[in-house]
Amino acid sequence: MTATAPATTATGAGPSPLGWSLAALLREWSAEVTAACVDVPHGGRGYEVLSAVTREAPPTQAALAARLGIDRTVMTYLLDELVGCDLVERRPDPADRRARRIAVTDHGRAVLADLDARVRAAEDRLLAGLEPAERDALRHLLARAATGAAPHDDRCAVVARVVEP
Amino acid sequence: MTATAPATTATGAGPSPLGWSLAALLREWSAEVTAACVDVPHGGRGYEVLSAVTREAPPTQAALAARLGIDRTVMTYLLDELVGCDLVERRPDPADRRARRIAVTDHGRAVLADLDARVRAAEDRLLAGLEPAERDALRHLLARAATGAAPHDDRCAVVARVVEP
DNA sequence: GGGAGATCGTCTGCTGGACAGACGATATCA
DNA sequence: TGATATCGTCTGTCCAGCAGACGATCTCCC
Repeated sequence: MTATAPATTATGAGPSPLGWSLAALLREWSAEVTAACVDVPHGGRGYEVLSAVTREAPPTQAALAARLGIDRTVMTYLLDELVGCDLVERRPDPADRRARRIAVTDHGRAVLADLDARVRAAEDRLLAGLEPAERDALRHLLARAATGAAPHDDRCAVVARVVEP
Repeated sequence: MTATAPATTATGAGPSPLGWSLAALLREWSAEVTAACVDVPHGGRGYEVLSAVTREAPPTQAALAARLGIDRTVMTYLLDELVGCDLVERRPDPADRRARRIAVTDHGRAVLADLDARVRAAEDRLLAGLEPAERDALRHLLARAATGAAPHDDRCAVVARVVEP
């Protein structure tokens, strides 16, 4: 019923299994969230797009894709479906007619609120082994670590500038 | 140069972006480790297999695959290559002639020690934004969270029993 | 103003990996 | 002994992801 963390002390020198922990936890997270988002196109990934669009308002579709680590060609048909379900919409960018600004619809906002609650519940289940204070600590440390990790892509900096005011 | 964590406070109710943090961090980890393991078959994944085999001695190939979240058919040719490079070897299990016990070779152990050092360095680079104490805290919390997360696969329990002396 | 080069979003193939299914060999249990 | 399950392997299929090209547009420099 319970997985065991790799025995890092067996050989002494082994790095505490950061990769394994991240992969295992993300795997579980993905399963939980996919189950919670069955009615959203592309499941958990669709939720993440919807969430990013709503909370960050990335300037371009490419910036959105870069932030989520999704290929831009994938983002195209992924958004196609979200648009088809009236969750987001593509608006022409008045400043750049090549670009499209992705905006949430009212319906999308409502759906996201519902999904947020479900995802939050799923995450609490996922972290059931930790005390509430530890969960918060983990979330914060993770966010900071991920934020500090070099993203290899300067377009993220654009997002940062837009989001931060 | 620096990514920004999604603005969770923008709408107030958004769950702190656990999924995004995990995905982003794992993405970076993967890139770093892949770069550090260019000379190992299948890169970072080969490293994880080698590491798991060495430190956990999973009873069967299937258990190893389950633990790492790899399909058993994939594990076959993945091990094929590791065997071909004399990093691990398949030994017939005396207790079950269907099964094969995967064991590190001396060469594999030496290679792993070298890789561990490189991976450790890569991880330190990855977590450069955190204080040393925070890094340890993150590692421990992650390991505990991943360990506590239900693995949906009872074969992991077998591993647990075998590993825990 | 006009041309060169870069960028945005889209579309088209291709390819590698993931997965289902079947198989022989073996273990387990009735 | 026979029925059923498991282990590792192999085969075939399928799909997500990636490279590349494209028209439209922006930006910069001449």
